[in-house]
Amino acid sequence: MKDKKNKYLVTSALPYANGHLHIGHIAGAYLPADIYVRYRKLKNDDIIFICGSDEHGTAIEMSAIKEGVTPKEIIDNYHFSNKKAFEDLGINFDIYSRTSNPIHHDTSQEIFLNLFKKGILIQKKEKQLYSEREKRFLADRYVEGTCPKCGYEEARGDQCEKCGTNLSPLELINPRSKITGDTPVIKESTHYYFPLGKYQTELESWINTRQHWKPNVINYCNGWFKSGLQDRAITRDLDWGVKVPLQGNEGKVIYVWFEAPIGYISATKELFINRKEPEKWKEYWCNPEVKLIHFIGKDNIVFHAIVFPAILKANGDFILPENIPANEFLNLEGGKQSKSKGHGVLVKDIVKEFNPDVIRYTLASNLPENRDTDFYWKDIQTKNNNELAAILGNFINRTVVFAKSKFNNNIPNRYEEYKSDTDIFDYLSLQKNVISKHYDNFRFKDAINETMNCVRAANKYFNDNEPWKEIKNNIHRAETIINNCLQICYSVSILISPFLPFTSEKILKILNAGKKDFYWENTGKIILEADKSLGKNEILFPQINNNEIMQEDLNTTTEQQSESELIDLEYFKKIKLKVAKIIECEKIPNSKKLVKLKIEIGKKTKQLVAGISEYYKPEELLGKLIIVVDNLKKTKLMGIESEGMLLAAKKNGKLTLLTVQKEIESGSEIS
RNA sequence: GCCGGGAUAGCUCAGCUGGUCAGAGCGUCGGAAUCAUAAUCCGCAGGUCGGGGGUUCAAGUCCCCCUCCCGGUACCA
Repeated sequence: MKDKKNKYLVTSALPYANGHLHIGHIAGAYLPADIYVRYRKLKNDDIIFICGSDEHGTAIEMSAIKEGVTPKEIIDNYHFSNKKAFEDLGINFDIYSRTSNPIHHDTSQEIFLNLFKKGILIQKKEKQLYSEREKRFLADRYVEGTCPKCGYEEARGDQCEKCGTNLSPLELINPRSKITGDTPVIKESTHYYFPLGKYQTELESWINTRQHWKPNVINYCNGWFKSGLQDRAITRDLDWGVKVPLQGNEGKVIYVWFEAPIGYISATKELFINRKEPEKWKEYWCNPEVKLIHFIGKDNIVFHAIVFPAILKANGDFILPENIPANEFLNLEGGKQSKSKGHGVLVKDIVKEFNPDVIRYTLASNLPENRDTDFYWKDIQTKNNNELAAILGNFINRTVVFAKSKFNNNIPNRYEEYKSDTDIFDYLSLQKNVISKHYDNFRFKDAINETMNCVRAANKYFNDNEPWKEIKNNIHRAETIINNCLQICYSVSILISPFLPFTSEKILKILNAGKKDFYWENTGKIILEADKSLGKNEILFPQINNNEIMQEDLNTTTEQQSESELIDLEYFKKIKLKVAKIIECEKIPNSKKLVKLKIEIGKKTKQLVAGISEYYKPEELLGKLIIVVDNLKKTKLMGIESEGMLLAAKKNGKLTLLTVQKEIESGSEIS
């Protein structure tokens, strides 16, 4: 049993170090991976679990510029925060590295150079927008201008959000940098492309050998094949990233989507350097016996199933993924979680409130394995109280309390005459195999459900054998029953440890048992010696009451106010609020709720378009004193210019204008 | 717009290549028990499988149309 059997190399998607992790990420790529790895370790497989922060790219550089800090500060912040979040949740990587490490730069450059030397990369010249003032090329998303199709003035360089047209930044009329607002010039730039198209046939036949993959992954790939793979630029004009290792390419970096997955390799190298076996990484990455498994969310499928394998193939020497069990998304209270919209439950926050195992269980028992699933705060409470406490916690507790009060906190004897009473152990041994099969097939929800069935059976065993009665009639039998229950506790501790690692440890402590026999195969076996004393008992899952849950619920359903959303006074002062008097007012024809207002702000007048005609008739607005934002950018609504915005309170279909409590001249400032 | 994926018991979810597939967990209800965090165990619950049409001896399971969600749409990472 001590022999290492299979070799696995497991990776979880590298989190982008530009935001905090939320529970959707955890349910997608990290928790399943951690469960899988823990399970394999219990089976004594040779497995390493790799992850790290993805720290390059435009978005991070732009965040740095916006916040007036260096990219390094941004990535340090999120790298360490996310690393800790993983630790708090018990996601146990063998290494959590980062792509800013030198070893990653070296590895990426090496692979890039190798492809270059093999003559695989293609150079293409292209015209791009360049900001003279910032001395940089502008990424498409960071250019805005007037849409050539619909005339919308704030279209982005990649797409017009108004009419939905896909754009190239060169098509924009009056393009300007989104960061500084200055006008860019067109400049030529040479980029290296990876000829993904050339690998299509090869990739297709490879994926055809992967019919055991989840259908969602295969479907997704087929979609890409159908529309045909295109060459992909793998360099960018950017400062922040892995430098292109060729002369004459100053100011260019390797595109993050090229280098980030290579992070899996560099992190593995780093792991074995730390372990003082610097060459050993090859025993994984260059060994066809090893099963490489990428855990990711569905948004990452194309890169892990198509782009990265193509790169690995092109480079040679490396193994390709054996499986990519991509998950769908976990929604929050029915709505999508998103970093940018601030709608999401951050790991760093939730671990402060709840037992990490309760979080793990809640997420794991509802993983988005086949489709998007929903997370509700209430689930935390329900799963804790009705499943973890009631079934699991209760079984451990009733057993241990019984031993403590009736047998002086010792493990009672098993008596020869009752040793044939082994149905429950047979069942556990059988279940062990059933559960294994589920894990092997990446069906974690089923695995967990079957595991809980074991605990249910344990409770049933306790109930059916009524030790509380037997202790009065037949002490030997009562002792044997409790001994059995304690043995079952040990088995349970093994079975739950992939998804409830902290609880598993606690149970061992309560049993006063070591890890010498802590292997999957020992499930259903008699491990604990009689007469040994037990440890200190502990309530594993205290009840979670309504208040605790309602508080969290409130925090998310009302707008979340994380520290990053707080503004300082200076920022607020930028908004010029003034009192204005409505001097003209008419409804805009054909609009549902727009009115055109002429307002007086002190000595000047302005035209406003406001969406209030469902609530106010034009004539009742005349002469009213209202509050307006005076320094808002002009915009056009239904072709009519609006030079500001009025303030109104709105809730549940009711709307009321803000006004002043006493008469005051228009143009008065508000502070 | 185009491509793809969803819509199954009160809730959250399983249902592979069409024929015990109408399921699980939780909740509800009834019963048993009282060692245990009022925790357990047993039993029950009748959901036109989003709507409509079609193929078939037979369809949540295949085809078409409709409604409602959600992703992707290739240089945002």
